[in-house]
Amino acid sequence: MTSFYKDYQKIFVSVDCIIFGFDENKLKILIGKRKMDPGRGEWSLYGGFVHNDESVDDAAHRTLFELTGMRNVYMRQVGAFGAVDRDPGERVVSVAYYAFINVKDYDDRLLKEHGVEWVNIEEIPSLYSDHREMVDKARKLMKEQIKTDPVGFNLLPNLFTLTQLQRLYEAVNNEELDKRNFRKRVKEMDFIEKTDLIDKKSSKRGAYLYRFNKKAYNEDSNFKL
Amino acid sequence: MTSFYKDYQKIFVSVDCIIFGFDENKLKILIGKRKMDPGRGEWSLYGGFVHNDESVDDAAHRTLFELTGMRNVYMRQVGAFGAVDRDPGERVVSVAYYAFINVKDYDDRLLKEHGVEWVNIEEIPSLYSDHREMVDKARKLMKEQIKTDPVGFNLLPNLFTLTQLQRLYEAVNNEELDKRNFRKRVKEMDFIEKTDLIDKKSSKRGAYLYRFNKKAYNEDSNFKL
DNA sequence: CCAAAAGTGTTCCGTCTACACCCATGG
DNA sequence: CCATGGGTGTAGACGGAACACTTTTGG
Repeated sequence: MTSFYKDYQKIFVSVDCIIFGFDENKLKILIGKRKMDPGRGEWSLYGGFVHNDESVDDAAHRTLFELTGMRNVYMRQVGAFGAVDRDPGERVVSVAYYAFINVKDYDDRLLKEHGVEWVNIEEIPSLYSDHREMVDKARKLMKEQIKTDPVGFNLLPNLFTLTQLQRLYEAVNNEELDKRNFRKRVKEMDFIEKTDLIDKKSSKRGAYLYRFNKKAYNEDSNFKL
Repeated sequence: MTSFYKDYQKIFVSVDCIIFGFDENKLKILIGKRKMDPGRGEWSLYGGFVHNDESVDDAAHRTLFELTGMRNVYMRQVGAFGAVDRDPGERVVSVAYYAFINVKDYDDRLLKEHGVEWVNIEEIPSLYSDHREMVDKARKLMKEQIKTDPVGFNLLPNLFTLTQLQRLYEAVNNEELDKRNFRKRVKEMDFIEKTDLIDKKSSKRGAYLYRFNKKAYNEDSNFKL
């Protein structure tokens, strides 16, 4: 191997995932107790090291796949975290990513197998290393992104009611929204399609189910919620 | 040294700087011809490797200091770039940062000494590796940031005219702005203070010089341009 | 029959946009 | 005296926010 940069030092590079989910009208993230030293037993994001033969983005997707068995999950980079002693073991630079998954696609068996839990975004215990910073930055970024980018649908089932969609936005913004104004905005976006299916789980009367039409969105990309 | 992570691979980590400047009513960045292999002679951002005893942020500031001799420059992380073969030499993960400097603080002697040049943001030649991607992402981010964060003043002298400020925003947004509307907005922000000094360089009549009062901003942080 | 969630329009207010003329001065 | 950039206010359009009642049905 040619080494152009032999005078410089190599560093461990890892990825950490802030995995967002939405359940019981609450925004949640998936965290677990760390199973390795240092920091064994502390609450932590799920992460892993970047291998030499994969991009950093790929490492994030692989890590998420190892945990959830899901591929093609929506992920976005939050940033690199590079304080010298951020990891008490050795020098590790970590790149944080957030992911959106539909909680229903992730069964309890997997949760137990990996020793991870959904915790309410407002009730996060103290976390290993700088993971809390990562979560805070991820939350801030996703809050901005979700306003103008139709990525929030990844947190919902394919078919959802307008009330579910509204509750999601309320959880993300941490404030109540006006139902009529919210629905007016939704109605203007033709790529949020009303089906003739009715959900009866959450009310006696039943509510129409909607779906997000990605193809239609690509032709008319103006999203605002 | 204890090695907790010995089963994993270390990787070179570097930083690359997108150094923004504003001169002759144009937004510019500072680039130079690469002086090392691989890629010798290609246009490139200014960068360097992260050392073991400094944070990634510190490495970015040190790199910028080496080039400009300036400390405490405003810098912000753009993100990590981690494709496997992004660097033709070896595996290198690079963290990009953008910086705002006042072109007047950077003299021609230094420019020549380091072989770097200011190039108009709209006329960037093809760049080494994935540097173009970094520039594009930096530009997008700064364009958003500058709307609601008073960081653009770092691109101007301490004392500036309203026309200068407007030209800066026009260059960043790549569109002309209405003078009266622009000045109305400025007038509402008390931390942009009118001095009784007059600049006569750019007009016969002369224009009042303004300054950004950071302390006043901290007490009343609503900025919008 | 009633509790509980679904569904539906209008008015008001504040913000953003468009727009044109006089002023001061150096050369 | 005139060319050049500096400086100023108003009216109309638009988008966001506030707001209350009827419908459906399972238990």
